[in-house]
Amino acid sequence: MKSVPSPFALILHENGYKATPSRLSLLQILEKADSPLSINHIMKESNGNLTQATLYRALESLVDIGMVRQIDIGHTHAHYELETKEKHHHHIICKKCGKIEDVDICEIREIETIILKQTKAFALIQNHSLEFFGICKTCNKKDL
Amino acid sequence: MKSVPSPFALILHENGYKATPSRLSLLQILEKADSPLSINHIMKESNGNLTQATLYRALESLVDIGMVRQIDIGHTHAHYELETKEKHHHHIICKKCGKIEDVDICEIREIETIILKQTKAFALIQNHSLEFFGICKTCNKKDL
DNA sequence: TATGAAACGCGAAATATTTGCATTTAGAAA
DNA sequence: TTTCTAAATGCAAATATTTCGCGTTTCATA
Repeated sequence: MKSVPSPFALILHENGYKATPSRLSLLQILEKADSPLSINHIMKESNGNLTQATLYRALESLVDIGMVRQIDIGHTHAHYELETKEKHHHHIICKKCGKIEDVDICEIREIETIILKQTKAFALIQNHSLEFFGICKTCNKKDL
Repeated sequence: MKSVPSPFALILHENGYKATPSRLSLLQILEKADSPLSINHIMKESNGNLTQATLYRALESLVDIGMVRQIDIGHTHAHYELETKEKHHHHIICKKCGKIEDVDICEIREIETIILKQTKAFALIQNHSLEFFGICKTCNKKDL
């Protein structure tokens, strides 16, 4: 019984990686998520399909080929999100409750051009991180 | 022998924190640095003036009052930099060799205004992170 | 110069990430 | 299809990073 390779599998192959159950399962989990996930969260979500070491290694390869984006939202551990070229976005994180909202604006590509014109040391820019930290309205009210 | 309180000490006092040797020493180390420093780097630099736990706690308070900025340059540990209001800047990091250069452009404040107009959930933005990842010219040449 | 809250030092605990190695497996080649 | 091998996995242990408890010290105020 042969099945059509998923879009994910195709991209993996194009980049010289095998489309293993671990990677596909990880990608599905990230696909369903509506915010960046932590290692712990992914582990729980995976229902035993993923080992810790495997997960870290899978993430490493996926980040490497740009399918997944590693995000620092101010904790001591990383979060991960599917990188969908179509809707590149960033985040705003509430410092009190951790609430995360997507930020769809991104004028950064233009800034990258300027940076490359100005820098003497850098040849190219591959990606960037941009997160905003503030207070959400709910927490702001509680504070008064 | 009484000495004039340093500018650092003043700011600490204004924010309700004591100007302890640990904090001042940490601030001096960051002041001298020309790029964000890791915990290890600061520890070495401190010549035994700082304990690990103290360093983490000192950083926490300084980040809290905005004197120090915590930066994620893609490692599994944080880096820290003095936050000088005058020359707010970001970084570009080489993915191969780790070289770091300052990026002085920052149009982000304008974007923050737009975000706050658009968001329903957030009340205010306190700060943001923005780092660029790419390849420096030296590494780019080696690759060919 | 006495006092109390804040900060420190120490060491150990808690978290987070990486690694070595024996075993399994995806996918190319036969 | 079956065979083959580099790549990927699982396990368990090693590292690395960050936090915490608690007794002691110190800053800054009065």
